Amino acid sequence: MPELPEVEVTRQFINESLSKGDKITKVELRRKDLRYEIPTELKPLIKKSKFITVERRAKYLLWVFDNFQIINHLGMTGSWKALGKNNTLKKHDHVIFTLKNGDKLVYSDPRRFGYIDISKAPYNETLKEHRFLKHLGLEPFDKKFTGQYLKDLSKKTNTPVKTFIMDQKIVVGVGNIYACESLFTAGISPSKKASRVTLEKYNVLVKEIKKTLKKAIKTGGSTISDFKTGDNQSGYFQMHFKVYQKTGKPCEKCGSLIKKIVLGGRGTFYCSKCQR
DNA sequence: CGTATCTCCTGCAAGC
DNA sequence: TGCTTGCAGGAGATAC
Repeated sequence: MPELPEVEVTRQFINESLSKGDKITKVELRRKDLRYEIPTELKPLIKKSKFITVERRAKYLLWVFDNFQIINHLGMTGSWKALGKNNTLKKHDHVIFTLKNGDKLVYSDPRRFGYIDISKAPYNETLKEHRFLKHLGLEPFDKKFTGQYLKDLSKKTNTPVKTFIMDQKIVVGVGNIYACESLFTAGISPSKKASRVTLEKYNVLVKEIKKTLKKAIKTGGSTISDFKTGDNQSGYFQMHFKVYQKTGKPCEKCGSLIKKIVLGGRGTFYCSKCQR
């Protein structure tokens, strides 16, 4: 389940595989849709464009070419991997980019919750105007993402703090895993009303979100189900999970058992003693 | 308007 | 052993 760290690791991998000015010599679509239809213009646009770089906004990969961009969300199970010349394609390999040296970059997505869209607007305009990007909140590493920012926005809402920090209109990139983990290290109960969390606690939470995400990026992301970094290395942040999917296991701080509840339809893991 | 629920999809694990 | 069932969840769409 790609959250910000997994998307960031993927971004770095793609940028290591492609250089500025490169052409993608061949595009193969093995199906015409993922979550949405893949624009038919994708192929001709790639053919006549040069790759510049891949950026990340929230959980989106933005493939920047000299005259358009690809907006690419990995959904739940999407991933990009390198395919050597002799490897065969697998069942859920849907999109294949062939590079000039013959290597292939393959988009694989068993559940097809991911999507690929294109934008021909200038890059900055795409960020501001594209229907998937325009409503996005602050990047967690933005200097403006502070405890005060969360405190101010939380005054208007009735939702639990966990649902609040997973709301992409507030802060982006924090999905279920990193919300659970950050709330644990910040010592905040996931079900506490966002409006009742103090400024002091929000200051701690912001620090913990940044720390958790940074650590996860460093360790290659979390390998749950089949997320792998592009060169087929498993991330190993899952080794560092303190509460996520630890139901019934002892809390590493206090020894009481980790509980699971459902918030906003999502499995939520926490220590009822350490998180208040 | 905010908030909750439904929905897409497949693989896997649990339970009978 | 082999079936059914339920769960995993990002986030847009829909309903209230």
